[in-house]
Amino acid sequence: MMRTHPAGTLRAEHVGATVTLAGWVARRRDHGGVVFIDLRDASGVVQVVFRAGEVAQESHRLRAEFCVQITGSVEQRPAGSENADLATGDVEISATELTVLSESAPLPFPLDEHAEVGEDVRLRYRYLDLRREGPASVIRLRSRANKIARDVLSDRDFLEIETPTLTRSTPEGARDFLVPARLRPGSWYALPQSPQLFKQLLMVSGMERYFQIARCYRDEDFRADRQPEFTQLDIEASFVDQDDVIALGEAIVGALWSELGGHEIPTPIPRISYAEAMARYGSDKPDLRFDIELTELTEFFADTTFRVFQAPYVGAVVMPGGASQARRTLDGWQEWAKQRGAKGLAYVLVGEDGTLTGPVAKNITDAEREGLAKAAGANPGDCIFFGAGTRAEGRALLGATRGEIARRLDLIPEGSWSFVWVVDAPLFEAAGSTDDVAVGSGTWTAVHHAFTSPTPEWIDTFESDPENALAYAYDLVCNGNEIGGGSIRIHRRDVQERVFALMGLTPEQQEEKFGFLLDAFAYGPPPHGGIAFGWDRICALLAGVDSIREVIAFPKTGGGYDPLTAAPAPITSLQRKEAGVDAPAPGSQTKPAAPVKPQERPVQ
RNA sequence: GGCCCAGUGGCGCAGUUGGUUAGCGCGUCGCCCUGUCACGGCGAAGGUCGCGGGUUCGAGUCCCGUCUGGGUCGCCA
Repeated sequence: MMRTHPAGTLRAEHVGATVTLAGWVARRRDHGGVVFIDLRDASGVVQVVFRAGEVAQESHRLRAEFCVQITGSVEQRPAGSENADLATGDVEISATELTVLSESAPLPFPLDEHAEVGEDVRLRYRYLDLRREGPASVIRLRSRANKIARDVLSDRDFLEIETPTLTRSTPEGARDFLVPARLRPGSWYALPQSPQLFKQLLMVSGMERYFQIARCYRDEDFRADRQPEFTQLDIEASFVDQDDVIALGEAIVGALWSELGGHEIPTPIPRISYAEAMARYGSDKPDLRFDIELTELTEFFADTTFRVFQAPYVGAVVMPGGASQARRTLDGWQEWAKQRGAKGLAYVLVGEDGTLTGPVAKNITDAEREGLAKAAGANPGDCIFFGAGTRAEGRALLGATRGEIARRLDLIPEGSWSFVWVVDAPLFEAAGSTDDVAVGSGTWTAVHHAFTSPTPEWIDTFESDPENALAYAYDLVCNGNEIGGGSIRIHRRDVQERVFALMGLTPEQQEEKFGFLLDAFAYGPPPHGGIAFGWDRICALLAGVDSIREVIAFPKTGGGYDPLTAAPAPITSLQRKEAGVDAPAPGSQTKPAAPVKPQERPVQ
């Protein structure tokens, strides 16, 4: 046995005991005649004191992060030298034996709670970074989050099932990571963007309730909250409707925030329709921690002479007290808007006497000036910002402005939480507006993914009005972050084929890409639906960190690069040849062996 | 792919209008210290300023290019 106690658990009640500890030298204070060591292991820190004899002599060579084993007696600290900041601060270990288990080279950066260290160095030596209390506690929190989710789900008879990571492409709109298949030169696996199709197949298989803490892969550019590989808490259940899945989601999120966030989420979590979220907040993931809303002024400016406002959509958002902003600050808003790709950010200042000033005020009619403050909901002293253009552009700009106003005015209370379900999203969007690499080549593409069911009222008619057809889908939004999203799925083969067809997939393409799913739907598929939570983001929110890199043990940096292992790395020409990277695609029949068709089922 | 910011000893930063030996804190190394807890004292080593090119009598400081990192838009649940 290498140790008798975890270092951080020693208390006054242990005084008199002889203990053996193992851990790292977190800090040493060498006074010549007496040497103090803060000994750290996973449980915490305890002070070790070396006072006399050979052990004391030996202790002088200890340095930061030496890995040591120490035997000694637990003693009450001398009166007046207790350390109230330390859980173990009433006691200390008087060392009688010291074994250096391994030495440490001088550190590349200080493992000091107080030290600011650049992220690139931390990640290059992530194994050292994680010896620090802060970064380590985040990883520990994530483990607890995993357990909480598993407990909630297994209490409800969900099965944890692993699905393949070497698979066919399961298109969700992102680029796939590809892996060459040595045994089938010219053929490639795709790493899953999500376990979507497999979990649906598990529903066909009668598992009824599935979950998985699933690694997913998407080959897209980076953000603070995006990594090329990331984790979803992926859930699917049979014989459920939207309310069932939402209730389950609330149980999970409620347990997480209650146990890890110190916050009881009021349930039911409010729901808002996608259309309402866009109209009132200019976002499909509105941050409801502050109550600024957009107002639409398209009607108000219907006959305007001001060119900029002769647009399909004109909206406004009010910045309380914003009229007193300096000209330079207002110019700063223009820059801010331009960086977001807008042409600018029109504004009007409402004077204390109600007079409107600012460049836009001169360009609108007397009548418009008269009614504007009221129409926009502005009071004297406020600043009205405008967004004009297409409905989508205008609202996107104003939605972002709304958030920026809240940040600048510090309207978001520290430690506050807002949760909301966004429901009734459109099923399709015009494909032309995006450069989608996803499914099909039609005019329409799925907003969520191709397996999302239309709402019951649209299921027979979505082709007649794709733009307005609603998806049987729900997104959970926390503080302006989408933390989960799901839907009731299509389980009828005919409906799935109609959706594929609307997205421009020919029957041949459907068969080639999704034949296995359509085949499965031939055998009594149950109605089913589910949800996936962005696990990295949820953990980051609970941990109070800005980047999901913090909640990942070994994250990648910008270009998909792992600063620790230096992956990705070149391969040898032999590896290249063996892997079949350059092999030509085999004949057109790349489809996996199809199951026997119903009508061909052999008679036994 | 676009835009913005950053890149100075191991770490974090400073470096004025371009001007003699590039500073500071922490760390490291050596010596000293029996009660500290982000111990303390004395001393020392360590950088040519991401890389390449240019302007200039002279560049960390200006210009161009490039690489890396961070943020953001595009893209992406």
